[in-house]
Amino acid sequence: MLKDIIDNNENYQPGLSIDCVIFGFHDNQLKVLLIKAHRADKWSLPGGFIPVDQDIDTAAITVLNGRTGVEGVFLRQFATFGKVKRNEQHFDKKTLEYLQIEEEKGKWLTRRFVTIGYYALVDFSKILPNPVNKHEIVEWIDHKEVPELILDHREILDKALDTLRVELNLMPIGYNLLSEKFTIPELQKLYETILDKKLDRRNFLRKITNIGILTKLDEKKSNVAHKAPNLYSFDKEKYDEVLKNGLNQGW
Amino acid sequence: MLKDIIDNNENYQPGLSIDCVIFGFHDNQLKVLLIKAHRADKWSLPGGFIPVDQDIDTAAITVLNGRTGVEGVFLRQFATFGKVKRNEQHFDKKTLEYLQIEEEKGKWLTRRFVTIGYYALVDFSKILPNPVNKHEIVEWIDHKEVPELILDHREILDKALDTLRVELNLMPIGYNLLSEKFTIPELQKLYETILDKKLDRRNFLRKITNIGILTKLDEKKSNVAHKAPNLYSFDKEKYDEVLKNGLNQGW
DNA sequence: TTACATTGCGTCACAATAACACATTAAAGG
DNA sequence: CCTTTAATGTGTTATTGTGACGCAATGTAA
Repeated sequence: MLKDIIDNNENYQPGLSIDCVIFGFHDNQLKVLLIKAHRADKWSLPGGFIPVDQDIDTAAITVLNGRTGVEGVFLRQFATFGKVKRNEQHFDKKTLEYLQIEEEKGKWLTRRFVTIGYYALVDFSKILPNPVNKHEIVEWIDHKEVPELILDHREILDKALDTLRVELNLMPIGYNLLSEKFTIPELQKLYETILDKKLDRRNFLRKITNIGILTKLDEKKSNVAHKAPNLYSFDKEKYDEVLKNGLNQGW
Repeated sequence: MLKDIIDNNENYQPGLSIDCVIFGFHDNQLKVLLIKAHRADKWSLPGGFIPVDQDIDTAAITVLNGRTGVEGVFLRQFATFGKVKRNEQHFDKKTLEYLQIEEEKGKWLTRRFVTIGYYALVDFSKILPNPVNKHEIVEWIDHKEVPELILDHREILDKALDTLRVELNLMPIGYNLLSEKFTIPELQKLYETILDKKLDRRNFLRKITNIGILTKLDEKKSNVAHKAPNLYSFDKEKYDEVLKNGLNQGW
């Protein structure tokens, strides 16, 4: 896969890559999709290169699609990372040999790279981590237990989470991360997990329903301990409207 | 200048550039610093390329510095633009000939480019547009009267302004755009201009002073018609604190 | 049947906000 | 020199939003 790209590297933007921070929500945990080559010792964000004949947004969708298999999800560019030394010493001679990349072509990889960061919000239940090949493990990892990552991927991940926290105050989030039907406590847990902060149940209910993007279903969650919570779904039309106009007007 | 870069293009990131949207405030107008080559018919954003041995943020500072001469101003990356056709047909044969760039080297310029957008906030009164060379006009232009721009620079400018509008709700703005001493009405005009919306005088005063970043000076503006308004300055320490923590907590 | 954790709904005090009234100031004009 | 005019400075009030709670309702488990 990588070798194919290197061997045809004239078809790709040189020194430019894409990295995706893919968020999912499960078991009250905010998960991040990470990959690890079997022979590698560190995990990394799923990433890819940019075909010269593809918009960068399209290339990002390709990356996301290749790892998760889902389409039409929330995907947004959040920052571009370009410190000089960010990928220094990433591909060593051994790795290039292992990948059967000839030395001359290897230079395409070892040069200084700038990477464009995208973050995605996906429905955990609809995704089965999709290993691109047998040399690679793909796994959902709780964002609080992310191990050491390659290069500056930790910084990229942190920035993505920061961005998500800010966006939470500007637009509704949840449509992309939860199943179609969900409960208010579930939605609240999502908010609490992203913000890393406890919220008051009753005030949350009031605020979230006042936005006017929720539809209360005539149905309760079953098989739960204690009182069964009501199920809700998003009113997609109003949701999109609020997404466009933003939540807080500020001034 | 451009020719120097092309002739030594191995020292620059290929297919990657930086464009700066430089904002200033003067005469109750939000101004943008634009440039135009004498022989060109369209204006453009000041931009530049990225030396392989420079962080992208550093390269952006270089661009800003080359056009305005000021240092230590507010500069922030806001988006990266990478549509496939964004710079198609930008450099035609004639232009390359005019610039005395040989055909082979010209390919470095005509290839598909991705550009990283930065926006800057500068004190208009401290800047004199600084033409890099005699082939180029540099001018402050009211953002409402920006003429047709090259490539997708209009899109970049719009996105920068959008970002600025959003940031206005997240952090204090003004320190970088106004003189050291200023009046509340001036600050309000700035906000109104950016937001393109009238604000209530009295409510604005209350909100802006409640933030706690302003110092009321024992001095009034002189030589003005009607009642002389009081002068204020920013309390830099508190300003920076609010900058870091944000204005609205949201949830 | 009871205990208990969790959900649903409501209350209250207080803060923030929008809309507006009125006094103050200083230049300009007769 | 006095009045007009167009700004600024300082309130006031009604409404809405927010944070911190109380309490009843629900459904499982002991």
